[in-house]
Amino acid sequence: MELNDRKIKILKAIVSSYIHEGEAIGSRTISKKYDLGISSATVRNEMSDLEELGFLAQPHTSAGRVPTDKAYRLYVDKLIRNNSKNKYNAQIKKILQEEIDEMEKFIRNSARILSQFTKYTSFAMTPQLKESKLKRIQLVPITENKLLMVLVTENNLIKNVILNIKIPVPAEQLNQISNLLTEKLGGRQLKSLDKNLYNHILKEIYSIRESFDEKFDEVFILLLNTMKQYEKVDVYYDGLTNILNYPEYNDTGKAKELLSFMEDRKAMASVLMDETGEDLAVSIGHENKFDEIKQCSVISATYKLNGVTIGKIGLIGPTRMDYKNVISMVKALSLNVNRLIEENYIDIARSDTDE
Amino acid sequence: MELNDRKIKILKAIVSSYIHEGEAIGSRTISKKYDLGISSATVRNEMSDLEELGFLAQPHTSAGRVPTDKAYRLYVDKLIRNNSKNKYNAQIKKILQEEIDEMEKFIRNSARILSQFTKYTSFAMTPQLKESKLKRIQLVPITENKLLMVLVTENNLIKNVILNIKIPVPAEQLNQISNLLTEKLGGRQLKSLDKNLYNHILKEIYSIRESFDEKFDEVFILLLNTMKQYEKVDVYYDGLTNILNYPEYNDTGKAKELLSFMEDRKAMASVLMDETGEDLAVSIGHENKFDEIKQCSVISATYKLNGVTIGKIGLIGPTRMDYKNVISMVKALSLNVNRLIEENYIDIARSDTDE
DNA sequence: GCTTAGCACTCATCTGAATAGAGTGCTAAC
DNA sequence: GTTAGCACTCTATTCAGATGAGTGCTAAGC
Repeated sequence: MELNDRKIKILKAIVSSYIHEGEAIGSRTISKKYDLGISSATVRNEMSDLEELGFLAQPHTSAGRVPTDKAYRLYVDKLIRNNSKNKYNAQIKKILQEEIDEMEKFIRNSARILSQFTKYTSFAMTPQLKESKLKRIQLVPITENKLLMVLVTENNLIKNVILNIKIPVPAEQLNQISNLLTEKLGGRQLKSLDKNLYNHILKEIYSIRESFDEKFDEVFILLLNTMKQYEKVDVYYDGLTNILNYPEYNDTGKAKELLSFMEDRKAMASVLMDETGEDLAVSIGHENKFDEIKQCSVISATYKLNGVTIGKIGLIGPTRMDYKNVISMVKALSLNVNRLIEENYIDIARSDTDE
Repeated sequence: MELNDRKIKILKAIVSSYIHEGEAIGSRTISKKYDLGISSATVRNEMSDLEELGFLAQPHTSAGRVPTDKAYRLYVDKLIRNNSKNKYNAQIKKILQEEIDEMEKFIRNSARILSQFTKYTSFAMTPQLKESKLKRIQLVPITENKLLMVLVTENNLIKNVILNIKIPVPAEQLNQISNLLTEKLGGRQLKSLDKNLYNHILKEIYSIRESFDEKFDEVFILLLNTMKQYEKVDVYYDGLTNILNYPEYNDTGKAKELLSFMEDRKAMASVLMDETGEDLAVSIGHENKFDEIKQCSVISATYKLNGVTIGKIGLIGPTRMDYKNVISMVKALSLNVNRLIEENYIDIARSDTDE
């Protein structure tokens, strides 16, 4: 059996109707409301075929039909090709610019926009250091035995790491060490700090030993080890309660299942990390990895710096989702986010560091 | 009418039963299950009195009785006086010590413990700078026009603030400014930075102008202004979905109302800030400020440093809450949290700063 | 005077049957 | 290939009646 033009038209009508009404749809409604010029009986025959092909399902015999994940997939694939202009573009841009100084806040602000405009739950995976180049390392004394290491990357990500040290280091020396580490590691990616580079840097430090006390060796090793291992993936949400507005989650049990899943940020991070490298990814229902979200769709877009993906941002909601609106929204947002990152976070000159 | 001993016994039985069963309770049940040696008819008469006194309410004529907020208040006031030992004390201490390095993480970890042990939703108000004394100010270059100001307080709180500056400042000068600010502001509370101190410091900076370029005046003013204004209150939650386990929130509408309220961290912060200075506060139902939580109880404990309250941690749940268990848990936790703060965050010597 | 047995009364909840209505599948005619 | 017609299926709604938990009141008992 072939998926001819008429079948596609009918399927599209069913998907569109179900997305907006939330109720199984019958042949008569299709024939009356959508101007296809065929009777309900004909629609009935076609629907029967579409069910056989796996695009439709019946909750029970007298309940009309409901699209399957396969139908949504077809619908979405046709949508993604469209490059419709989003009417909220100017508004998005304006709100984004209100919080541009620090990238993590900027990304969280983007997530807030997404949930507010779409009425679904939005998420953002925080910017990842691994791919970014270091620009500045600054050590700040906290107590005799505690150090704060502030890492600033070329894309202006800032990370704080607390370190416990056995031997106190005077503040003056900490500045020297900060400068030295900045000099040696500046312009390098954190992930490039492999065994070779690690040994190389240690050797260099030892070779200019005159300026450092020998007892600081421990500190250097600790700093380098920490940097090598340090990488924390985190996921933020906004509009968590939005899902409670959809009839799919009128049942508290279902709502709890999804909300609990999201509260476990590690699981969600793993979902996002698993995805292919596509700039816009749509994962529908059973296509998702975890059972808890096999009745959800996840729309996610990447954000990049210098062509390298450093995080993701997107939406999660029931498979019966307003894909058209949502995809256009995510596209518009990610376009703006990426543009603003390029404009604000590329390090034009490194003249302000003191190597 | 007087609240005699027998009335109190009956009331306690009703509250306790309702807390654990979640259903309105009748005179016969009280007379049978609780060994009071009186018939259901007598209980009935007493219950009628208790209703008149405002301690009990009837959902409808044939439904038994339910405690009012006033009854919970009486029940809780008697409980708070008890100083029962908590059986999880050792376990709490162990888990707390796993994340002791940085105070904000430490506090979030405490909140996690609370929600996991009690099965209610826990919250934590992050440590407040205002009352804390500054120990160290470190400026870190980010771009030509952006500075990172890292504030470290004597209780080892760390805050990052991004500043936009018009004139680039070389890294070497930033270190000098950092040291100068640390010297001038170290040991002072952020809130003490009033107009007098502000002018005094500016004057001192001008008087040693020889070491700074005149063009940095703008930077000093910006730094001082930012510090003066900078204070961000934030509230974290853990176990948000726990409330969905209680029949009170089987209705999605109610669940959404509460969850949405909590998602608005500012409102929750204002609830916690309003409280009296008690170390353990219990706010029951209508005693709460906002309508959205007038069917909830909020149990909160302070955590302090050097006798000064720097934040709060606690639980929120339906007024039908297991107060006995919960209060003992919050007490045990806050005891441990405060002890660990004293042990780990008091700055024994300030020898590591370089004034 | 307090306590208690007894009883009528109230009211939410549960049960089952009847009904309505939405939608399908099949057949026969066009 | 399309469509009108109709029997059939299944869910959702409604309503009456039964159930039972619990109260309030009264009168008798200690």
